Amino acid sequence: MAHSHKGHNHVWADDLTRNQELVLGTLAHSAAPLSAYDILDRLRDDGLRAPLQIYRALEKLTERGLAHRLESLNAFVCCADAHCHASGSIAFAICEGCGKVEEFAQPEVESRLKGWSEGAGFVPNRMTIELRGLCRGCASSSPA
Amino acid sequence: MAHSHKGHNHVWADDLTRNQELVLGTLAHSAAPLSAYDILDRLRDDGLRAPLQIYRALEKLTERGLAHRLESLNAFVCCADAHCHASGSIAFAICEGCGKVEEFAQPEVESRLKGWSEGAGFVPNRMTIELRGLCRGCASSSPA
DNA sequence: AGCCGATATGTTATTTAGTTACATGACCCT
DNA sequence: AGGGTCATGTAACTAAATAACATATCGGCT
Repeated sequence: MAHSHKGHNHVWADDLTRNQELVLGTLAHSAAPLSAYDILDRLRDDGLRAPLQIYRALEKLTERGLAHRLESLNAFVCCADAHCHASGSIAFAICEGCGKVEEFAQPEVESRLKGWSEGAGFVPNRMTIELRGLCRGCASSSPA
Repeated sequence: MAHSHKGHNHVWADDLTRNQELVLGTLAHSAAPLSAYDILDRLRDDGLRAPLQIYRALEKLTERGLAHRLESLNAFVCCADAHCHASGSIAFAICEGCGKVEEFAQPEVESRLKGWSEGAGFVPNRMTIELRGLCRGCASSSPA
């Protein structure tokens, strides 16, 4: 019965396993990032019981760029931009008020960092760029 | 007997508490980043017993820019550059081979990200920039 | 000196995050 | 049928971070 998701209608890659699809679906329906345990809690009714099941799915999903890990939050988001697999690195703006995350590409930033790397003899294979702060809405409502 | 470090000879700020000084000293003597628990292990002989003691010291140290947290590693480093408190944000290049971390400023990158923020109405208060990869030495020895 | 508020400490227990180890099942290929 | 590979399931565990509560210490004030 495995791989029984043949009949589904999602836009994502079509060769996800059941667990991967469940995890990605959960992320997709959430406005804010979710920790692995958050995800697990929401998938108990679907038969998932152990953290490892979530982590394994997340590993595959992030490898493929369908989900991203927010390092400063120990949490995950669904990739917002279908094209982000093509573009290189991505930056995130994380609102500490409402929890929402915006994903944006900054090619200039990326090339600057690559430039520094070349000069330093550093061979990068992953870059993390995360801004913490307040989104427009939260900044205007809590002036501080 | 508290604050008995008056007679010490460190260059750091001179108003650190005993625990803060112990933690910062531990970080300063380590070539690679240390997790809070790593630090704790190295300070048992000095009487520290609980994680919270370490986390509390780290909080103050990072607030003051004397130490930095590496989000993608859940670990901490001593600030390498005495001037980094003056400059704004800092970027890190983390070698996945030997574990060493290089700290570097990239004003251009910072201003680009600030530029994006303005356009998006996002008010940043912290930025995390971390590269993972191989340093010059490790890249040349493990060609892969 | 004595009091007081703010800050630093110490200790225990608990929550949250992530991994190791091992057994099972499905799929594909020959 | 046999064997390789990959996804799954489960339990036990290590690692990271915080909550709650009690005690001390410092700085200033009168």
